Amino acid sequence: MTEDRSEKKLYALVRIMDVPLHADKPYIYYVPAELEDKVSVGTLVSVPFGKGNRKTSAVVTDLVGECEYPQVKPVSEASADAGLLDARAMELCRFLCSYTLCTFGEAVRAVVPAAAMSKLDEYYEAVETDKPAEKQLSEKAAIFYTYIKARGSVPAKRLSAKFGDESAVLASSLIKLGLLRRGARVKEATNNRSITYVSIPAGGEAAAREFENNLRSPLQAQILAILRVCGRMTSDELYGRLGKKAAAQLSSLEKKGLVSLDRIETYRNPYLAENGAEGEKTQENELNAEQLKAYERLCGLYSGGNAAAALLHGVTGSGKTRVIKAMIDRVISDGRGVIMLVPEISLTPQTVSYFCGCYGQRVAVMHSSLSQGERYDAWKRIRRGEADVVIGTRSAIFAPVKNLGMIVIDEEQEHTYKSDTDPKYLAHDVARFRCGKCSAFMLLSSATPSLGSYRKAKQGIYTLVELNERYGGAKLPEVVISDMRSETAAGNTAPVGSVLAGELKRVYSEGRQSIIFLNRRGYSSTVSCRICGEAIKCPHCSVSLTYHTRQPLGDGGADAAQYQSLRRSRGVLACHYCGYRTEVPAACPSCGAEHFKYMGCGTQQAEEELAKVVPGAKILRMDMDTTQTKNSHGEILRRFREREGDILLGTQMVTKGHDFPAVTLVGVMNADQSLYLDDYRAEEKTFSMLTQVIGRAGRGADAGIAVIQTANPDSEVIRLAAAQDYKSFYEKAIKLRRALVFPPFCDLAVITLSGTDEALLSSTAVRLSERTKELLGGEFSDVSALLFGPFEAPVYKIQNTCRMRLVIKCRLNKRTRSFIYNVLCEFGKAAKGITVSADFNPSTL
DNA sequence: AGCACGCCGACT
DNA sequence: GTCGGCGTGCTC
Repeated sequence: MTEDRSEKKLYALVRIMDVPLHADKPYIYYVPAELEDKVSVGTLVSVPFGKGNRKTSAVVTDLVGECEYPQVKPVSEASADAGLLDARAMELCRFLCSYTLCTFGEAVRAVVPAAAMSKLDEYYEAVETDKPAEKQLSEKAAIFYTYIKARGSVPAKRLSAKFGDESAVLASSLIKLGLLRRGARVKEATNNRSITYVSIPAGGEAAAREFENNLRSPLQAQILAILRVCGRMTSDELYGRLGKKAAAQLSSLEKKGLVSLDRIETYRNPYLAENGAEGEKTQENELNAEQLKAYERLCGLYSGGNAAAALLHGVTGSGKTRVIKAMIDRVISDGRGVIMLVPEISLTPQTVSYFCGCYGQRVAVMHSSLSQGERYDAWKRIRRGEADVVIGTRSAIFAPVKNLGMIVIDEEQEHTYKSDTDPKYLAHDVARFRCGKCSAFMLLSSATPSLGSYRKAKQGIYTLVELNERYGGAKLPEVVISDMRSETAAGNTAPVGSVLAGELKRVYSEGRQSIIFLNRRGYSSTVSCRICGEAIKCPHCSVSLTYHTRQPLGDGGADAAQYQSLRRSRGVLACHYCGYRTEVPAACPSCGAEHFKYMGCGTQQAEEELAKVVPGAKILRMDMDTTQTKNSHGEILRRFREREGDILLGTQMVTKGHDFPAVTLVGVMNADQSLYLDDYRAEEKTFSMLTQVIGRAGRGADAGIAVIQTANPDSEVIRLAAAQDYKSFYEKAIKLRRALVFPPFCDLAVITLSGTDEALLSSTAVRLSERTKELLGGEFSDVSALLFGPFEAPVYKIQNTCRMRLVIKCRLNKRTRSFIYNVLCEFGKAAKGITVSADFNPSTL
């Protein structure tokens, strides 16, 4: 053989980060000799892509020695962080792609923190030339060219800031003339440890409102609208809602003095700093007999050495957390790592600080409101093996834990474990996959398991382990169902009924605390015209606006005219979907009448009502409006724990695993509200919520009582929740699901089409439905599926984007996924201005 | 997202 | 007979 080894070329198979689904496949590039030692499997590279050789980020998935493709191009650059994705991460990405039908790039972004990904900096540079091409340039192009030539090379970002939208067009025409060259540098991942808070400066209200009304830049107006509803928030939260394009608008608003930005340096691990001191309460860890038995069974399963799964079903207050803690101790004593998922960090501060206290430096906390830098730090600590206990929300399921031994999913029925942005995964599925790969143990835990998980347990797919007693001798609370219809019949229309009022007074006089749950924020949920009955709706979304007060209404005005004017002057109408806010109109937009009816009691109104019922009691309200700033959740809970409040009133946030020994009364206002949601899981959700909130009462030495206000006292769901009888509820609910063929007896694949052009949207939806039928009759005739729709999504319009849906009832497997994949690809490229996406078993219908 | 190719209408 | 519109499809 005469062939020199050095002449043998190396080729990289890559996946491009930002391509639509139908173009997401492996592409091959050759690796130039000078990059050979930087490029390995898992490396982030930059490659020329498309006709214009636009530089794009890509991940190397394979290295090969041969290439059939004739026009192969070279890899441009490689990131210094070789092995950004190790073999396991790569495997996870592949799994996510095939399981959720997302692109490889979307999977990579879910698995790797943004800060770990080097970004591509695009720049333009002037080409050395003696051609007199410059002379033929238009005036604009000449200025543009001179600007670049004077500086040698200029980042594309600076050009678009300076020359606006035209810069891209100018640049490409200059490239054609051979005067410019486009390039890209890999900017190495930065470790940004600051977090930016955005707010409207004091006194800036009026200016902001003025500007917003001019609506010159809709995005800027939106930023201001959101800030006015939410107060202070981090820039990341803002980008989460509006997209990163808001960054430029934000700095422009800052220049105008309409918002203020505070950059605050953050700790490397804020949870250690804040909660480390609480470690002292973690001493007594003796398990009682029942807990010990549960622990031993779980241990037996875990130490089998094979992947296994169990469902820990324990009544509220039975000490599931202690059993989990014992299991974690066991797993880490083997030198293996643990991931524990919780529904929402801010709602479960006790759980988080408990585990931080137990394991100190070994814990990494991961959740969505960490700054990019904090998240990156946590990720690095885990990857290096410095942290082997990870506690976090959904996305922590991807934590690069070494030698993974167990994944715990606490409150496993919570809908927060299903992602609703691409990749639309369910944490349980990822957990199962990872446990399978590492022979690890999967532990689901709940007082009210999802029907699907409980069924698997009954079938023996998971091992069912039960805890039936409250520990420490605490009794389940007595539950009173208060019939609001008879209250109304007796002439009492107040939102707080006589039973609940009586108990509140009694508990207050005894110096005990109460928790009141009302799943609706704002003051009144709808404002409708007294004459034509029309409710006032958001102009950008198809939902009614909610009335919020800026200051208490007191008696609300004695006569009708006073009532109307007080409500107008003291409150605003807000959209809970897009943040739109407006004054209460003087007259009904559809009939011109001047009087409105304010209906539905929200937390703001409940706060006033409770103050009337229990004079002197201090009420702490916890809902989206009072918890927008960082740590406000924790702050409210701390104040309640330290007895600075007598009544804790709030939305779902008050139902989660808090443990307040002095609480002896729990009240639920409007328990049926969630029963009539347009969702097949409405009863399951109601049962779970009621059971959890009832469980908050009587956790100390004294017996507790729960009062459930309902207009539907005969509802079996409410009755079973009152009795904390999960098993009966399960039997009843599962029968219904079986009869109607709903999950877990089938899967639901929901295809959503969205766009601003309504006519195009509905015609595309019809075409997609026709095509689906055609495929089911032809190429995919072996797939058994039931097609429903297309119909409008329950909230049809959000921020002027309309959405239509098709629901396909089927059994998810390789074949059905491939069927949906075909549909998605076909319509991904066919319809301009319409986005098509699929969600398997979505958390909300 | 951007660029090329191709098919149709308006023009020399 | 040619130029140029945009609709459609591909990107190694």
